[in-house]
Amino acid sequence: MPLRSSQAMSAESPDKIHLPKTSESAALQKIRHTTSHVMAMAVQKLFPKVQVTIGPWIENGFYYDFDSPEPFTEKDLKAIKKEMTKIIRRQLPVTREEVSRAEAQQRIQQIQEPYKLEILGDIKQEPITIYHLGDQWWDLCAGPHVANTAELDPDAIALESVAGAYWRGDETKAQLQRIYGTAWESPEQLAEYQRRKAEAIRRDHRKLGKELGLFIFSDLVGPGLPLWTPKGTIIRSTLENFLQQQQLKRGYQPVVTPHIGRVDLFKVSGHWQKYKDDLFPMMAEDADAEANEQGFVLKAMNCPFHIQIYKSDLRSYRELPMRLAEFGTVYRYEQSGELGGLMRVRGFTQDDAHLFVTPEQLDDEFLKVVDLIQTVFQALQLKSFKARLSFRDPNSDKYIGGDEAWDKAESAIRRAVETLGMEHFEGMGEAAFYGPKLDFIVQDALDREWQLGTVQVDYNLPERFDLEYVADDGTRKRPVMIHRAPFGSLERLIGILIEEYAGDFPVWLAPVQVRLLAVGDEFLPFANQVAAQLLAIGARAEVDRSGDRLGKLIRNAEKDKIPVMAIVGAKEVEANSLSIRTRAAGELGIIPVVEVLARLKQTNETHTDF
RNA sequence: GCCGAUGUGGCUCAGUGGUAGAGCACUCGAUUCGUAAUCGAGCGGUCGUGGGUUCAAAUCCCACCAUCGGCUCCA
Repeated sequence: MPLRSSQAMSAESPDKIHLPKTSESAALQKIRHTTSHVMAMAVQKLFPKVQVTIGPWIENGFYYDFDSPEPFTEKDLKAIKKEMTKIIRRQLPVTREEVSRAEAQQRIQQIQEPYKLEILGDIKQEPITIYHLGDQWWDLCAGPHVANTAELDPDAIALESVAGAYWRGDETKAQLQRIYGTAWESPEQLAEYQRRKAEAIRRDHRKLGKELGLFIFSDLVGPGLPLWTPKGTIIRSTLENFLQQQQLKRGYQPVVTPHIGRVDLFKVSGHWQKYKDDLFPMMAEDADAEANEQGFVLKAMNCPFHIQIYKSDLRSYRELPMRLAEFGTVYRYEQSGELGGLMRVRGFTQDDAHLFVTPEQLDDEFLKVVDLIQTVFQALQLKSFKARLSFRDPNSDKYIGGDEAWDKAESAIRRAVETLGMEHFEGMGEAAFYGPKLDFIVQDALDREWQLGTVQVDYNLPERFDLEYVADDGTRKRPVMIHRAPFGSLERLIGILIEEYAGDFPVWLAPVQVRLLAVGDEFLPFANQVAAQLLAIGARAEVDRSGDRLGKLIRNAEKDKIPVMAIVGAKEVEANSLSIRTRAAGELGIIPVVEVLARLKQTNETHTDF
């Protein structure tokens, strides 16, 4: 049997079918809204003891939260889907009814649905709208809905998963059973959605990271603690070197600080009071120390350490801005259920820096940081990010510092995005406890959002640590701090990049840039010699010594996503040249070794294509 | 942390109460080969860990660990 053609292996069917998000399509909003009601009706038919709560549409489908004495299983989903199909086939009219609050209350009491009563309490306006499916099931709902269940296509609906979810998103409240589903206008759309989902799973950094040998996890080391293999480490250090260069150009000064520090340090910063439970447990020398909270903890952030360096001398306004930068590895005891691949880990390295500036320098310095982040994102070809202004929730007491400091910090961030004309949205309650942030958010392959870069304006830690500088008039003044991390964490960034590139790293970041493939073993000495030349100019090259036939060597190099393959045989040896085949462009023909060396050097220096 | 699912050689997976399987990888042998898999043989698993039920457990039960999907959290 012939193997699948290369075309079949690399073919991507063009995205002919447009799949709108729910928020972009009024039709889908109705379909998904009604489908969630149909699902709730089906669930209550099959499980009469189940109580319904809420069931909104979401961007790719819908869900409904149920209070059920028994958790649902995959098997239940099949039965529920079957029942939904029956309901749809009955062609039930979906009718809207407006009732008074008292009437709604009475009807809810009739069917004994306490959650609905709570929901009713939250609805401010009157009349209350109710949507009926036929005459057997209804729910409080703002709508809109399709007019008849016949408008739904059972073959365009799929129930996807079951999950626990807290009532009102509050972990102190009851845990409900959530069923996620998706619904489309046509079976073709559903099929396309499922195809894309399968495609997304193929890009998952956990899968690709394993296949490409970039990082591992070990049960013996512990959950959320990635170990970087030689290949993954090349990516990491290439990214670090790239950023380090950018930062040196911009006047940053590298520093190095310890991985642990006294609890007292974090008491001054306020982190201990705030995040005690999210740190790895304190190391105390004896029971006495333990009882008095005297001990050391693994650092979960670098700022207090950098602050100590700032404070180690009396600073003049002439020294500011002072930009202390460190690839600082921090440890956070994240909840076990939160861990996932490289996106959320317990030990990670921040590309951290703390800028100590005069109040007058703040705006300018903030803009410079944003410029750096944009430069970095551009070099990495990260195009689809969102900028979030993360401000404090005025109704929460989880922040330190006075209103004046917060207002000043928030307005500094506002001024910056306005100056830049940057598209952004506001995230209420997303601020750090010491100050507001400008965050850069990206999506992973499975549409989950993650924060990468961040810039934070902080008037509070300078206060808590009593930071000063001598101003030009000889008086002592308080500096402002900017906390910033363009990558956020190396781990998360690399996770995102793996998915963004689907494992096809640009040549300057690829762990192996060139693999030399010998047509026969007798050409291996030449391949070795060329590899040595490549290594000498800082390119990353290796020789495939497996002795397999060329077809197999190419296949393996493709599977390993090696960007440049250099084939050597008699012709090449004779002309001191290489047959170049790239993953991106296929066969490029025979190129002299000196030219290949020059091109790779260029690629590594300028981060452009080979 | 909570709800649910999953855990079989390095990798991907089959095996539902009766002595552990396949492909790839790896090793060895043959082949000396020009742009996506040469042929053959061999090595390799106390079936996540620990208990229990049973004449007998990868398979059933319990606990723990890890992973996955959500929820909550995220300096």
